[in-house]
Amino acid sequence: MPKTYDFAAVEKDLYQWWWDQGYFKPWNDPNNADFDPDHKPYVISIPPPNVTGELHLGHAMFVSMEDLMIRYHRMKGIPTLWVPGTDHAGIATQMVVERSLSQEGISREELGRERFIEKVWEWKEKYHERIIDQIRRLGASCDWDRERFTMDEGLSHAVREVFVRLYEDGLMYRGPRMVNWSPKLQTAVSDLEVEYTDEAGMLYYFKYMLADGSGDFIPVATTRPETILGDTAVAVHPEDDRYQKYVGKNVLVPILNREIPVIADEYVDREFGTGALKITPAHDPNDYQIGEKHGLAFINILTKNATINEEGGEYAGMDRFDCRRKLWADMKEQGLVIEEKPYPMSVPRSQRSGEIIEPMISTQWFLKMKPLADPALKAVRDGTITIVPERFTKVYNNWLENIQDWCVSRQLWWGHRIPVWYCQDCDEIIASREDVTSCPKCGSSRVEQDPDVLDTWFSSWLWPFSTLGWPEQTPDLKYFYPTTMMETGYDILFFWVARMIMSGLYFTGKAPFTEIYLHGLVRDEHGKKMSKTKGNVVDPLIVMDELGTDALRFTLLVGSSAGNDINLSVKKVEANRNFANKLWNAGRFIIGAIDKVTVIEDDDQPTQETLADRWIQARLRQLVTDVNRLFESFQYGEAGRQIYDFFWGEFADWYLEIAKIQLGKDEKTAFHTVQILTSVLDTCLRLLHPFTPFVTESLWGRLKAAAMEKSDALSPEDGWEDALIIARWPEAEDAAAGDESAIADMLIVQDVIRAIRNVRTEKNIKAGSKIPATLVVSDKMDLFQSQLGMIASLAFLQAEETKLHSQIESTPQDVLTAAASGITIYLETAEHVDPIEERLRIEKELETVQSQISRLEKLLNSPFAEKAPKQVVDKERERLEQFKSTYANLSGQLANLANLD
RNA sequence: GAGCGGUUAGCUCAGUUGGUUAGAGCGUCGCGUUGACAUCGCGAAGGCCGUAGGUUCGAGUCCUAUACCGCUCACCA
Repeated sequence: MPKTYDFAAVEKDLYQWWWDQGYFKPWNDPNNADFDPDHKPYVISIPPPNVTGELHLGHAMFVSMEDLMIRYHRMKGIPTLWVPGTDHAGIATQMVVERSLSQEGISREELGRERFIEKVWEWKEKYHERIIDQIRRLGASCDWDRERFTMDEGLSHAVREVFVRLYEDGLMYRGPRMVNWSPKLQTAVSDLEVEYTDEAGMLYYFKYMLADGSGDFIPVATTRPETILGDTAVAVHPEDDRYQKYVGKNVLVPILNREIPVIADEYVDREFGTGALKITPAHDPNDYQIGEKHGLAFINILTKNATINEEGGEYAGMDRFDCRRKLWADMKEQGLVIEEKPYPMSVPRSQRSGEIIEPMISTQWFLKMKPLADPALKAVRDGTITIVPERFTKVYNNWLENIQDWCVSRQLWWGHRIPVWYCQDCDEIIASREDVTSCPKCGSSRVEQDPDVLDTWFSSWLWPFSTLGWPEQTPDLKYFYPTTMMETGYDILFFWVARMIMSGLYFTGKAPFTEIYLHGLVRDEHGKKMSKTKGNVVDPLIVMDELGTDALRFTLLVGSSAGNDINLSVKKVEANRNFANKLWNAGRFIIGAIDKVTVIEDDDQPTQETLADRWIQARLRQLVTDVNRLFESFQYGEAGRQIYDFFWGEFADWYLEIAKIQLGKDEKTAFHTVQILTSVLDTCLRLLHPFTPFVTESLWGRLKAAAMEKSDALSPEDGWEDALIIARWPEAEDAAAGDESAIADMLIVQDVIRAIRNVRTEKNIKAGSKIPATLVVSDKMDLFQSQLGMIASLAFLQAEETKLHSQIESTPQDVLTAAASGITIYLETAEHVDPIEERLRIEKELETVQSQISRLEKLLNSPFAEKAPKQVVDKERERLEQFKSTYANLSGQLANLANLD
């Protein structure tokens, strides 16, 4: 075995081996002859990554998390399925391909729709394999035979089915509405795809001149002067004394001199700005509503790329922002400008391209959401679906309660083409599952399919069931649906999770999953969002190359808790690489011990377990119980930390060191020690496998081989399974089986050993020099008699020269004194002990002991003694006794030193 | 404007049935290397757990208020 864990040498082969052995596939498969429908499966659908994307830490996070969940349930013996796949990501993918083409000087328009889509498919083929390989590198135990892509034939079929059904049910409608328009991408986007950023803007105050030539004007303010061109009214509050007299009159649109009415509406806030509001129904969502209410004209002033159209008169053809400046300058010239003030505003920007979104009226397909949202609200409210952490339930409810209709059409080429045909002769609109070649109403063959495609999320919202074959009632769908767990980032709770619930309930009548676990965002080591411009991006591929997959996984899993962001630094990953190495070396030691030990078959004498044996096994049982409890409450990070702490801090630091002593004793003790080493390591590897699958599988295989070669007596209760990935998960045993006294005794012993080491370090006594000691152990004589050898070895004492006393009358001369857990320790050094120095040390020690005594006496004299549970009070009483006896011994020693003077 | 989260050691964070001496990793300081591991070991220093109240025998943990930081949603021109 190599001296350090060589992850690069094992990861790839192990992954392939797992797959070849079929471990990633559910052992109970509805497509197989021996299928048993009575086993309830555990199912996760992967959040499909963008097919042309590159692996980032967000992917690493969810893959680690979901793989942990899957491996855990698989080890519990549950038929487990993790369905992988990728998303076509309409806008993102189209942008990437367009950018690449533009480098060759080709635009998508030049190429034409057909050719362009071919190009995108070429990209898809090329990059799909890359992202999938990267996900495999993380150890993802997905069933790759069931991999899906949102534009697969089957999933496309599902999309059409859904669209048509919604159309038939009257939920899908088409019409001109106010949408968020992206002038750069030249498509509508949904509300969720708009991000508002706080930016410094200007508030422009100007005059709306009365049309009657009176010279009166209404002062109005706007942040977007160019929209003046589309104004069709000025609104004032009906009770505003300043402007009441103008209501019903007309005013003149600056420069254009179009007459528009002054209207009264309670929507206007008299306190804000000038108290008068210009109304641009075609370019502002609020104005849109007012426009509808008052029957105002809707004047669209923008083209698709946000230049001013012919409605803008002399400004036609100008860019929206150029127009803003020019128009304002012209107004200034005409004396219509009052003032301009800096004004902080939140600017809507495209999530994808970053440019400013224009609210515009456009004919699009919309989905009525209210009827879908209500059942989705109910499903969470009645507990059919639970969200972890629970607080996101509120966020979920809030969004669904205020849901807006979903604009699902996109003016793109890459995606699912809208399955609607328009008859050019009779204007019939045909939504169809099959391609339409002639109008069913008039028989005309002049039918044209809607040129637009559907929002990407319109396919991914079907993911949990479309990937299992829906709308066909496939065996997979029947058995694996509804799925179990939806694990993803909280940032797509609305985008994806809520929509999946809505579609699942509507189309299958069942919630698509019963549990939602939301993880946080991965940030840099100081909590800053990672971005290329900041240069703080950590590339998971490089991290895996340098430190190993397990180290990265363990860092992400242990560093995170549900719903909270995680700050990741390479230092943390390094620390966990070290942990993997620690595992490896502990394993190496144990395997070596197995090889060397002499097998002692069952004889009649029952094995006498040492304190350490009992202690480590009791602690392991506690650990298993805790880990199970934590797993069941989704506290994976805490579970991982506890295993880490146990393995390193107790098993490796203490038991392994003690085992070295026990291995040197009689053959029977040695063999039993090897049995315990083997079994504790085996259990730890099982517990850790969901976190760090590679190092644990690799090590476990070697452990198993060594143990099997040596003796059946080293096997786990149910024997060695074929692989760790499918090995039995350690279930919590009866709590009554705990050996509490072994744990308590071991604590005392450890405390004493630490106290001795402490003094030795303080006095710079080299580890090599073994020294005699005297221990005053009060009622712990049996314990210390039995553990003296171990203590001497770990604290570098001369065992044969070390004396134990229950009480002591005359303290030894020329010694160093220490105390721990009520035990007083006298160390005899080779050198002369300076009594002055020693007195100071003891006085200091006495001081802390005295403060503890005071604290405990006060506590035990308080209502605590009556009101707290007996067990808790007794524990404190015992402590007080310990401190008291320590105090007595130390002050005796102090008096002794004083006598020397 | 509404909602949510955070505030614990120099840094990054654990601490989920409240139990009386608050933990880890990294960093710092000291000592240590003939076989599990220097990707290591043994020790040390370092915190009035944001602030103010409350509940309780007991609060980092529960409640109320408040400050600061962050996030989400909705947005008044």
